[in-house]
Amino acid sequence: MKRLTIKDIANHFNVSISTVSKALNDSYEISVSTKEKIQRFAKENNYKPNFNALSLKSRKTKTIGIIIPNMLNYFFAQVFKGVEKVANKRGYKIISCISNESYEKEKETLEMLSNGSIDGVIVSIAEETELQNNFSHFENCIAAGIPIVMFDRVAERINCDKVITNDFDGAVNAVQHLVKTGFKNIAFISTISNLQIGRLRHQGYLKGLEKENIAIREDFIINIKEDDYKEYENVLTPIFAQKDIDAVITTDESSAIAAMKVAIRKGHTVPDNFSVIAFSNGILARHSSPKMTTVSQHGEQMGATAAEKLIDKLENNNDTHNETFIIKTDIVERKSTKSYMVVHN
Amino acid sequence: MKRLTIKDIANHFNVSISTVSKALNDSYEISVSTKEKIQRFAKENNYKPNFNALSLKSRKTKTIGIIIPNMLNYFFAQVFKGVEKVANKRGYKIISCISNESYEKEKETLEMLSNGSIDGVIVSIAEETELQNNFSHFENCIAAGIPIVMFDRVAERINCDKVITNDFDGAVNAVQHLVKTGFKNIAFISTISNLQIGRLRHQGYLKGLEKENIAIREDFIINIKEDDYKEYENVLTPIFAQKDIDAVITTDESSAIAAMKVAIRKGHTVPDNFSVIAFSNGILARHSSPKMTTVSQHGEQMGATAAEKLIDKLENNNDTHNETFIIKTDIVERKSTKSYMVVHN
DNA sequence: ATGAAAGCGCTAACAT
DNA sequence: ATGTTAGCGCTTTCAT
Repeated sequence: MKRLTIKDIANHFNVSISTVSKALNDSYEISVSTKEKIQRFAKENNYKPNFNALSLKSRKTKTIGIIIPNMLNYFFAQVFKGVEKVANKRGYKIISCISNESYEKEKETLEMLSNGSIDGVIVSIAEETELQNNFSHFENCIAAGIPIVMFDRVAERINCDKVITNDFDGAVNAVQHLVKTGFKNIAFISTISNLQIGRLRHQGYLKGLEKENIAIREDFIINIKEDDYKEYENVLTPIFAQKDIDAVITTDESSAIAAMKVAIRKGHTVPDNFSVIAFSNGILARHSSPKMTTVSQHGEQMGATAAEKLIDKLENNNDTHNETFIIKTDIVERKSTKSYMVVHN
Repeated sequence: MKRLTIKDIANHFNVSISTVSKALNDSYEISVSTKEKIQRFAKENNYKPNFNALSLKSRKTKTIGIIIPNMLNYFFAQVFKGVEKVANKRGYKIISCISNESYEKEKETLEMLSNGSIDGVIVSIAEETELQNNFSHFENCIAAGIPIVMFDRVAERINCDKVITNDFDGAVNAVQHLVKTGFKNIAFISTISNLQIGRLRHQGYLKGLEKENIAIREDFIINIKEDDYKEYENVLTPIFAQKDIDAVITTDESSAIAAMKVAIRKGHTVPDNFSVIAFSNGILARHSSPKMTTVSQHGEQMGATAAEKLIDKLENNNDTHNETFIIKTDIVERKSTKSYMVVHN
């Protein structure tokens, strides 16, 4: 039951532990014959150097932390996948934590991890933290020598690497796509108006309208609380009944589905006289009827980039330079919008 | 930048490191006054005992591993959430790995983790592993003193704690629900016929028919390869065209959605003359039109149970008894089936 | 080519 | 009440 150690191996061959250590590390100091027999024995007996002893000595754990606001969100799951892939490739383990959008949990997690458990951390800021605008726990972490890479939901004023989406441009493009396919009464439905990324998408929406010379209608900007997602349809129904909306851009999938249902129930045909584009690249988009056109965020690539950048920094101590990487969104055309092709015909 | 250690504190107060250690652990051996000043100093300077030193000494890491076949699967994400919640509550960290359904990856992960990184591991077996029927890596792990808890996809012959769903009964109930609401030509669509849980659901389906005195029709049993999920509709269309199927039970959400679409396209009205029940509790079920009735698996509860059981075992070394916990499924009635109520009226 | 010894940060048995 | 020491498993410098 007790795990094999170099001490055991040393005893077995009547050599010193340092000989064993060197032999296992293939040192030139050790004769080929002893290296061979020791390595073979180690292999046969499934020797594995103790992780904690190694980490204690080297002050490196080869593990990174990741703090995610909500694991049931497909986007975050994708990011996680990207991080895992890169971390695995480069020999790192991942300790993962869910903040549940809570400031306290996020803070406690960071403190728990900054005791030598991890070398660095990847984080997307909890909603509560963003609202409270209190980022000192991140500053402490960085000051303690644990590098941070933030993704998607980042804190402007924290000096660290960041991986973000071009939310603003994504919204501009979405508006222009809709206008080019014949829609002008475009509503903007946001479930994240309290988050920075929500504000950016909102601004992009406004900019898109401006570019297309469409007057802004304040009553076309619809903010919904995120947690009454079961209520989206109920919220939207009266609004759609009263207004001559013929297209929507939403900040998430659920509200896009709700909007589509309500529009269809009202008698619209999607995409012929009602179009919808949703931010996100989740599964819902691929399963709705009709399938949904999205502003896709490339979550996996964001995760991979964050991990690459973090590990680069961990393995290159003199790298003190911080960058912000912008992962471009793409409009993935499905069936909830008309395509340019059709229009050009 | 360098982290504060008890040695530093000892130097600062001109006492020995053991005094500091005892003071920080509130030992009765140390005078109240020195305890106070040392504890205050530690707190003010944000002292944190080094994780690796602690683990090396105690041979406990207070971290558990979790190996999941696919993080983009909502069910597994739910399980993860349950594990995280319990682990966090009981002071454990989680190292999470994705096997991507690969035997090699699963095996390597297990080996990587069994070097003292973790105290125990929670795992749902990769598809490839189940097909190869090769579980020696789990046996090695257990033999090395690292307890395993398996969930959902478990290996019968491995002697460890298990947390499973009553797949068989779930399918029986689904059949009976359909029959009671007036459907007799019930097809069974499986995307996981190669997995044990798939076989159990299949058998439950057969048993349900038997109980209801409905003849089995082999051509109503439809097995689809999981990875051509984009093709589900294409696969199903000709089948539905030829046969007088009026209800389906599916092993997953995606194929249920496809079945519903194909049925509707064929002219059926769901649920009036065509019903569907899907295994799973994902987001798709809540967003489809009509919303889908499911055999819900309670992923979060499964994760929580697995974590509780594993940690119980870790903290109670003489607990050598292994159990299998069955988490019951529930039929969650939504709009793709008629309800008993309607029938009884 | 091999070994002795120190040290990573901590705990705990054993002095004093 | 405080200190000394050994040891957790390993690497590495410095003998030999």
